[in-house]
Amino acid sequence: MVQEINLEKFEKAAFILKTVAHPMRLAIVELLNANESLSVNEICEKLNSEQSLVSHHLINMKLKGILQSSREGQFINYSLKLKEINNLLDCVENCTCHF
Amino acid sequence: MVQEINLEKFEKAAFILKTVAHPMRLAIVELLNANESLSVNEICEKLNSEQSLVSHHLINMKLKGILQSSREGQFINYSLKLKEINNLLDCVENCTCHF
DNA sequence: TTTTTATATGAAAATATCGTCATATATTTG
DNA sequence: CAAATATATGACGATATTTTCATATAAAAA
Repeated sequence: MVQEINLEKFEKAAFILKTVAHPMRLAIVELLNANESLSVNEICEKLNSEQSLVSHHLINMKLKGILQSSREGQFINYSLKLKEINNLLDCVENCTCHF
Repeated sequence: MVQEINLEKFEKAAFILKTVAHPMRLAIVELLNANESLSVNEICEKLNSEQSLVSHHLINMKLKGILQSSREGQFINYSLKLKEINNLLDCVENCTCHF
């Protein structure tokens, strides 16, 4: 009799991981870890990337509960909402250095 | 003068995360964390999934350095190669419980 | 109020991932 | 050797993700 595993248990975790598992999105998380809050353009400049692409990623992560945003005049400032996501980065770094 | 961030730095991390960011692959990692080593069929049974699909995922993770395998007669036993990957699971769990 | 700046949005193309199926290979057993 | 069991493989369709481009919206400045 085999002890079965319920895949559903892992769907939420995979969801979070998938959201973050992208170079630009990881970079954004790291930026927002170091900076408390940044406007879209500041992020674009630091990442040296197109505004539209950055926006898509920001909105994606916001939608999924990882970031939050607030308007300040013409600017929209993004910040980390799910702070725990940082531990994740450390873990990954820990993993990757064994490659 | 903006301090730029190099996306390449994050490609390796995203690579690892992407590999693991899937319900079945997460489940496999957890199984192999609890079990030291399992044959393909054992994994299939525990996950209640098709052999072919499980094999694809196993080989994928092996290719990317997360798992390793060794033949023992007719069986092929898979085990965790990148043990640090477990911390990742804990981190994610920590993240997901804030949802 | 026109122009400029900052950001979002939506469609479409390019690309990648996932699951399935049929089949191949390797090992063991009869 | 033939059959059975365990695993891998490759192609294909379905689906999802990523990027780009053109454009919309909203606030600020001229």
